[in-house]
This record gives sequence, structure tokens and C-alpha cells, in this order.
Amino acid sequence: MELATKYNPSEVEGKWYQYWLDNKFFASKPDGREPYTIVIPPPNVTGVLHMGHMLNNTIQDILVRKARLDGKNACWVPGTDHASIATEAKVVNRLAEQGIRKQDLTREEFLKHAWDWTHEHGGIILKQLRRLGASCDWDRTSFTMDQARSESVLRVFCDLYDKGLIYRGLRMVNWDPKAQTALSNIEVIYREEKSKLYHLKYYVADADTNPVVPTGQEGEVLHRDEKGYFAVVATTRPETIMGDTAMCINPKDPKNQWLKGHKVTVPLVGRVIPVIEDRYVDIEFGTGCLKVTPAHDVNDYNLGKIHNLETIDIFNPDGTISQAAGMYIGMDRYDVRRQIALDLQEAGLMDHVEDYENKVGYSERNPDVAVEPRLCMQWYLSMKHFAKIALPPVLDGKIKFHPQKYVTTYRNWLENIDDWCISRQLWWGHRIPAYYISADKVSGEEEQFVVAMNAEEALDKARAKFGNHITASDLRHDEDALDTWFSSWLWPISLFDGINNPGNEEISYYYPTTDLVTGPDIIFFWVARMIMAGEEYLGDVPFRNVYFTGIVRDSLGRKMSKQLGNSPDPIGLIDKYGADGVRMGMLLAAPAGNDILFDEALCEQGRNFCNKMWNAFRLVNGWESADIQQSSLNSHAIAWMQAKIRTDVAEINDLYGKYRLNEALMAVFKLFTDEFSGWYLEMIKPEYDREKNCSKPLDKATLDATLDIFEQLMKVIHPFMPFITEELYQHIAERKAGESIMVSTLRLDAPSELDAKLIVIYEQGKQVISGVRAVRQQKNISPREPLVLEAPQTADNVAVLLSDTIIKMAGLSEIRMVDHKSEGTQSFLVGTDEYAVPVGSLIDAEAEIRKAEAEIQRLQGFKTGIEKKLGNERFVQNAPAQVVELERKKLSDAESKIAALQESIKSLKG
RNA sequence: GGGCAAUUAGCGCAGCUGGUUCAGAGCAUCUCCCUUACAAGGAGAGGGUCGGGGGUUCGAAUCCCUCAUUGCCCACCA
Repeated sequence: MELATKYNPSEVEGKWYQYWLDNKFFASKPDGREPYTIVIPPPNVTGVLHMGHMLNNTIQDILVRKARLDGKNACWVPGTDHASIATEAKVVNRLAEQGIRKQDLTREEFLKHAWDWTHEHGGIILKQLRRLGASCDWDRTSFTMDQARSESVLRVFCDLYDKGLIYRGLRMVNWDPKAQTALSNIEVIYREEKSKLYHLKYYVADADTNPVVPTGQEGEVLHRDEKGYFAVVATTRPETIMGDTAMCINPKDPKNQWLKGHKVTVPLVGRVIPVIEDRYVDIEFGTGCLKVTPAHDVNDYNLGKIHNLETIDIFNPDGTISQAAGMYIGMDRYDVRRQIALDLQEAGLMDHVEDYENKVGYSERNPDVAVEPRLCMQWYLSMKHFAKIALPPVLDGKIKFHPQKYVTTYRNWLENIDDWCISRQLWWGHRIPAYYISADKVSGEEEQFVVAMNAEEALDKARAKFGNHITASDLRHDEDALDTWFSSWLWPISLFDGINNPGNEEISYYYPTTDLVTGPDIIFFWVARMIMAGEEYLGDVPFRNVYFTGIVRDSLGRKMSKQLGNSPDPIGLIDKYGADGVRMGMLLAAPAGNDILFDEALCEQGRNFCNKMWNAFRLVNGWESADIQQSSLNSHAIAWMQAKIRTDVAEINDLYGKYRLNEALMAVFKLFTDEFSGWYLEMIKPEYDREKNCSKPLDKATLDATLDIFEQLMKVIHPFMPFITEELYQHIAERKAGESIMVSTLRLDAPSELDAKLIVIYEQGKQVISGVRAVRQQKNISPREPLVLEAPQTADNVAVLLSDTIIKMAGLSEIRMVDHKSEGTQSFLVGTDEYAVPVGSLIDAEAEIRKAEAEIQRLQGFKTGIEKKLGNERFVQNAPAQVVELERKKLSDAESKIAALQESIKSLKG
């Protein structure tokens, strides 16, 4: 069959992917083999593929395919995440476009829209992954909100509540005013921001009953103007003054001693508030006076609790000013900040304003929305217990992090962990299985509730607890949903139904999973919590290894973003370079643990490599075989190539073990391009028959061995580049239906000592060949012009061992063994042997002499260095004998090289 | 403010517990070649006093200290 001169991925990829699907090669069922399991970090259900996914999933696919070739039962479970905040926001936006407001819908109506959206966009990303070649077991595709996963979440909630690990509490939470929900601490991202520090005047309010008396302490600072004495308070948030219920000074602050015991007036607001004292206040900051707004700042809240202050909540949930503020009601918090600054200025209550840089918290999912601290009732998961069980497996190395540096990060976080706020004021998600009982049916101040899997069970529990007078209509299901991560943390368990159906065959077989591939940005959100859940529910780790990928950046190191337009479309790249090319491009730029600087040129390199394989196959495929004697050149070349493969594959396997996949790929690439294509194929390549205008036939043994080697190489490359390797695998030999490289096996012996020797010999031979080629280059001699090579008369000379190979590869007419090289030669060294190529009149004696002299000079310097070393008694005494011996050899080698060079100079001078 | 990591060729990196894999490959650059698998190719070449400064050692890219720069993570200073 005639093959095109260029590899065309688009003709190949879809065909083989379908073939793999049709033959169920991705499917896994528990059996007697060793399992190899990966669960996908579930992408957002309505997301689209970006470069981060490409990298992440390429790596997973490489690992899975490698495991399959190693004969393991490989199972890669795909799925998607409901991503409550992000998805709900998208649905709300879409409804807004249609003029529908969320608050006008019932929960059921809204959820219907959300499901519609999910069905419409859901799974696009999984389809895209198929283009990449991802060998997931698609029959297992799951969704964090499907039946089994949802049930798992509720079960776990109930269980943890029963264990006393889940509680309800009134706390200061991070509030997202746009999504109108609470967030956990780690969902807040702090950004450095240029802002203003407003210095406001708080006049002393009780000067008539309690005169201001300077204490006369050193450093005391009193502010006074025509309206009286005042304190200056620095704040970045003047709009919160309506919530001020105290002013606080440090009792040790000399500047503010005079304020002790006084009351001050909140500017504009007119409320009189006490001056309290607390060591929390930093004397050095601003004027040392702090306004206390217990409802809107965590620290102030704590001060409020200690000093028993009133709490005035001046914000509505959407970030506008509430009735309680008494002014600016209904305005947005940012508008108020601008307005109140003007109003304060006008009223003469602004001392001054300065530029200031501070950190402002933003919602991770709504990056343009500043988080507002807000006091409200939320559900929490007590984390001390989980930190305790999740720490040991990582510290003891039962779970390995790659790179290891993240162990420290992990430990620091767990050792200082906060309780996890798990409730979200959202509808899209798992509804909290708590049921409140009508206040008129139970006694007591506190709101009473039960936690149960469903309403029916809730009623039973409620009756058992509060009496049979409770009816179904007395129960009110909690309106809130759970944090998305509260389902993700169960993923490695819930995918195998290990929560609902503990000890089932699947969970017993696949758990613990083998590798997790994810970004370090979710080490706390997801990785740590999966370890917690795993330890809690299965008493074992959820995975053995965590491979943290870097962030995909552009070639200039910038993060990829829509604004910069530097984020390539992954599918477009696949169309352009082929999936294999893109996979290689991604991986080449991805050293473990570093960010990857993506450059389209790397995909080009990947595509070029595909083409290389393709054409190498075309070459071999074009050879006719004949029943002729195999030359020793060929049989030796085969032995060498096999030795090389054994050796390199051992190294590649070692790199896999260290998750240094980019280096493994590089080794694979060099093995094929340089060793196989560049050297081996050229060695055995049959001569061209000019008369018949085609290659002369190759002996059958060599052709068979070459095809066999080719097949081995395809298997080595397959995990990285699945499509082209399958295509060529199918070309190499007639395959039975249902046969595939994917499910083949590659078993190689460990490299032997003999292999190592063979490789050394061929390395020397290559150097001799390169030496001759360099002479041609320098002298501008055509590769077709036959040359003579003079080799030194030494016993184990490589020119003897590999004479026919060298003659062929270097285009020689003969190799002459000589005692002394003849005149008019250009020479080069391989090791300590000097080879010479007679170039007749082309020799430039002067240039040769200059070159030789320069080399002698270099060697002299090298020699002196070694002599000095060997002359140093302490070196000879302390250094290991081996090292000393080596230095001696280096010295003698240098000496003989110098001697050889001097001789050539002599002969050149004639 | 605390912690972690990095700094080696133009670029992105490798160099494991100090001594022949010690200064390395890849890409890029330069020169020559459309040779009969592949110009998406081949052959050859140039390029780094291993961030600065100290120290330990017979010997340091490698170990220690220090400074500098960069990146990341954590932290309630208005």
C-alpha cells in the first residue's frame, strides 16, 4: 500500500478512537489483575476544555495507558462536578437575559432551569476529552449530583451530624453579596489593592460632663479645633461608620491617654459611642484609634463580644445599605463609600485622606465581587478531628506528593485549620438534609431541627424527639445547599458506591486509587479533604500518589486569560497539529511541579515527531525482503538496537516511577529519532539499485527484526502518542479484528552487562563516523565522494570491530590500519585514538597546525591541573583509590594525546 | 509579617546522598546539503567563570552561611 509522504492525523484519530470504543478497551471490571485506578478531577459540568484540562488529562491518559501496557487492570473514571456557585451564577445570568429574576422563581422552577442548562451544556467537556484521546471508562461517567453521588453526600452529612462533627453556628462568615451566599475561608482570595485611608474626626461627646484633661504624658497627642476636642480614626471603609458601636484605643498608647473614659460621636451619624480599651489595637497604626463595627469585621466582632458591644448590621445581603443604618438606605456599598467621603468632607469631619494599599478579599468564583464579612447562622464541619486523621498518611509517605514540597504546605494548613463552613445559600447543589420544626410545636428559644435522609425519616425522628403531635407540615426543609466540595471530597469513594454500599466488590478492588493528577491550587479544597473522607469512611488513603501539575501559562509566562487572548483553543490546536502532536507539545513544556510555558512551537515539534515516525515506517515498509544471508553488520546492528532499547526503556520506566514524564518523553523521542531513525535504519538500509530504480532487497531476518523493533518502539511511545502508534501498529503486521496496541503488552528483559558493552562500542563507532563527517564538512567534500580512513594499529580498535558499519555510514572506500598516519591528512581524536582522513591538496597545513597547537595548549593546562592534584599529598591520601587512579589515567591520556598532536604538527611541517 | 521554592547556554529545563555521564540534552541560532523515508528532513558548528560574596573540604553547580532577585502559599492589622 502506498502511504502519503506526510502523516495526516485527521484521517486517523477519529477512526481509532471509535475502534477503541467499539472494542470496549477503556472499560474495566474487577478481576484478578493488579488494579490501576485514577479518578478524574471532575471538571465543571458546564465548562469547556481549556489548556489546563489538556495538560492534566494528557498526563492522566499517559499514566493509564502505560499501566494498561504493563498488564494492569487500568480504570480511569470520568465525571463532572455540579460546581454550585459557578453554575448557579451562569443560570442566573441566563435567566436575567430572558428578563427572569431568580427571586421570582420557586426553588423547583429554578432547579428546572438549572437542569435544562446542565443537560444542554453538560458533558461538552467530556466529549472534547475524547478528541485528546483520553481513555476513560465512559460507561462509568458520573456526576456529583446524580443519584448515587447525591445519596452518598446526604448519608455522610447525616453520619457526621450524628457523630457530632457537624454543627450549626452563628459566626462571622465571608459573604458573597452577588451570589448571596456564605463562602468558606479558602474560597476567599485576597488581592493587594490601591485604596484610600480616610482619617475621620470623632468629636468628644461628653466634654461638658467629663472635661478633657491632658494627662501630660510624654507623646500625648490631642486634637482640637473650634468645634472641640476630637479623635482621628483611620479607616479604609468609611461607609461602615453607621455600624460603629465603639472606638477602641490601646490602653498603653501614650498618644491617646486623654481619651480614656470618654465618649465620642460618630461623624455624620451622630451616635455617641464609648471609647474602649483593648491591647488588640496597634499603637503604631494611624493614630492608634480604631473604630469598632462588630457586624462587619471579624476583629471588630471579637472586640464586640469581649466588650459586650451592640451589633448593628448595616448591610442587606446584596451589599446595599439596610434600614438599620438609618441613612444611605438602599444604596450600594461602593456608591456609599464615594458619597460618604464627600459628605464627610463637606461637613468638615474628614481630617485628611491618604493613599493606601491594602488587601481585599474576593470571592474565588465571582472574582469581581469583594467579600463582605457578615454575621449569620451557617453549618460547619468541625475540622480538628479530620486534620488529625489526614496528617499521618502524608507525613509517613503512605501518600506521596510529587513534587514533595507540597507536603509542607499540606502540613501547615492542617495544623492551623479552621472549621469548614459547608452551607451555601444556593439552590443548585445538595440540599442540606435538616428539617426545622415549627416553633409553636416545640418549647424553648432555640430553633429545633432534626437531620435525616428524607422527609419521612425526618418526621419519625422529630416525633421520637419532640412527640407525636408533630406532623409533616410542621417540618421545614433547610433551604440551603452544601458546598460543592462537600460532594467532591467523597469522589474516590462515591464513584465506586463505597458510601451507600460499603465493602462492595468495586470499592474493595479499586480503592485506594493509584494516582491523582491535579493542580496545587486545589490541594486544600480537594486533595486534603479527600484524604480526610478516605480515612474517615474507609480507614485508608484515597490514592497512593498525587501528581501536582503546574499552571499553564503562555510563552511569556503570563497566565492565560480571555482578556489577553493568549489562551489557545485546544480543539483548534488538535485540528492543526493532531492530538498526538498537541499531547507532546503540552508535555515537553511540563517539568514536574513547575508552571508550564506553553508555546505553539512545541506542538509543531510534536507534529514533526509524528511525521518522523510515519516516514520511518514508510522506509521500512518499502523494503523488499529476500532469502539472502544476513550480514554481520546487520546482525550486530540489531543486537545493538535491542540493547539500546532495553537500556533506554529501563531508564524511561524509572522516569515514569518518578513522575518525570517530560523527561521520559524526551528519552522516548531521542530513542526513536536519533538511535533508531538516525543510526540504526541508516546502518541496515539496503543499497539503492540504480538499474531497477528501487532499493535492493533486504535479508528477511533483518527486516523481520526491524519490524519487531519498530513495534516495540511503538509500544514505548504509545502512552504519549496513542493515535499514530496505533495506526502504525496496525500497518506493521496483519492484525486480527479486535487487536490493538492499546491492549498489547511490552515485556523486555533488564539490560545486561553485554548490552552496556555493545552500547559503548557503538558510541565510539558513532564518534568515528561523526569525525569523518566533520572532516567532510570542514573540507567541503561531498558525502558521495568515497574517503579513506586511517586508524591506529591498536588491538581493540573500534574501527576493526565495526569496520563495515563505519565504512558504510561514513562513506569510506576503506579503513587502513596504520602505525603512522600519512601526510596530508586531517585528523581527529576518539578517546585517545587518533584517526586521519587523507584529503590530499585540500589540507590547510597552517590551519591544522594552529588547531593542533591550541589543543595542545588546552591539554597542557588540563595536565598541569591534574599534576597539581596528584602532587597534593592530602589528595592522594584522602581521596578514594578509584578517584586517584582515574586522575592518573586522565593524566596519561592527556600525555598521549599531546604526543599524538605534536607528531602531527611535525609531519604537517614536513 | 511567617513559610516554601527557584536562580545552570538566547529560552524553558536536567544534573540523585560532593570526585568520568560534569558542565548536559531539547528548542532556538549559525554553516553546508532538495542524498533515493522524512526540508514537518539530514550533516556539522558556536554558545555557560552554574545569581553575588564568604566558608567547609585534598576537591563544590552539588554541603553550610549570607546577600540579591523572582515566584508561590499562608496570616484578622483598621
